[in-house]
Amino acid sequence: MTVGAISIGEAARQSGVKVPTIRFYEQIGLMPAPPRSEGNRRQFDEKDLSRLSFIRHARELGFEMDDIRELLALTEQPQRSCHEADSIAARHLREIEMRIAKLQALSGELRRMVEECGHGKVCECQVIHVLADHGKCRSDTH
Amino acid sequence: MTVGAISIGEAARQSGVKVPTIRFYEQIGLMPAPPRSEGNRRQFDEKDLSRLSFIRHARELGFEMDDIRELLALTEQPQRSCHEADSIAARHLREIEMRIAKLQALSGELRRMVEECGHGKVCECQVIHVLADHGKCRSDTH
DNA sequence: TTACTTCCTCTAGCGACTATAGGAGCAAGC
DNA sequence: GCTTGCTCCTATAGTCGCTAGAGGAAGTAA
Repeated sequence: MTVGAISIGEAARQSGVKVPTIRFYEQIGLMPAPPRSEGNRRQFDEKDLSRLSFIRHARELGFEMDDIRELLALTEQPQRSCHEADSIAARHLREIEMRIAKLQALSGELRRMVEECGHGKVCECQVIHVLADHGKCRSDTH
Repeated sequence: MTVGAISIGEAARQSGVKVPTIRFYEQIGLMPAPPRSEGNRRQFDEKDLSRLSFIRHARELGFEMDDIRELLALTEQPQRSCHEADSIAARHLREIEMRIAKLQALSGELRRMVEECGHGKVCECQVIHVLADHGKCRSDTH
């Protein structure tokens, strides 16, 4: 075996991206197809590990694949202005803040629903009634 | 045509659930298969409309299909204790609150990332650097 | 009759994986 | 050398909750 070549299992362990997911990323072109050993095994290097970690971290932060594709392309051109990376992140931040606002409205509605439930029979249940009738909701966010 | 029968288009308009989605719900057994007209068109009634609205509202509140299935089953047994409906809603509320907490940690990280970006070149960009290195994150939530 | 809309079924696609089947390669122990 | 057991390979199908499209039939208004 070539010295220093990293197997897919090892790459998975070090990057935190699962083995089938790494193959999937290769398939959709998010990862380059690595060279193969004589026995047809993928041989990754340190650069691949960095890329995988970058992808994993960005996914954990909720970036979508298209955003990640763009961000990865930017890392390959370190001399360019980071304006684009910045605006992708800023846009993503706005989206997340909107999702938070929406979820907070929902959780308020749910909490009210659960608290007002008298724990009696289904036919008197506030949870069921609110679900059946949007008019019983306080917020307009859904 | 039978008087009072509601077409799928009308049902969609009144319930806010799209036509293909209604058919999809029938297919997966979330909606009962309605009777058909001579020309093979679905004929819905008021009960179907309520059920569709219930589903739509629950989906908007972020309930999953399995939860909705259970909640719908409960509405059919109005004399039972609402304990189950209550616990489904309470569990869902906890899940949403966890999602909110997680998103807030992420938005904090993103905001820091964007604010610390010096708007220079990619090679100095904080956005790119943080993504490449999880160690630069402040929270452990991801 | 013609034109238009609504409806029908069936199939495939989305995103981002995950799971399964059926093999082949490889290292260690006997 | 042989067996055991692990990792790896490809290819396909499934997940969730829809959505889109093809290709055709039925209903409606002028």
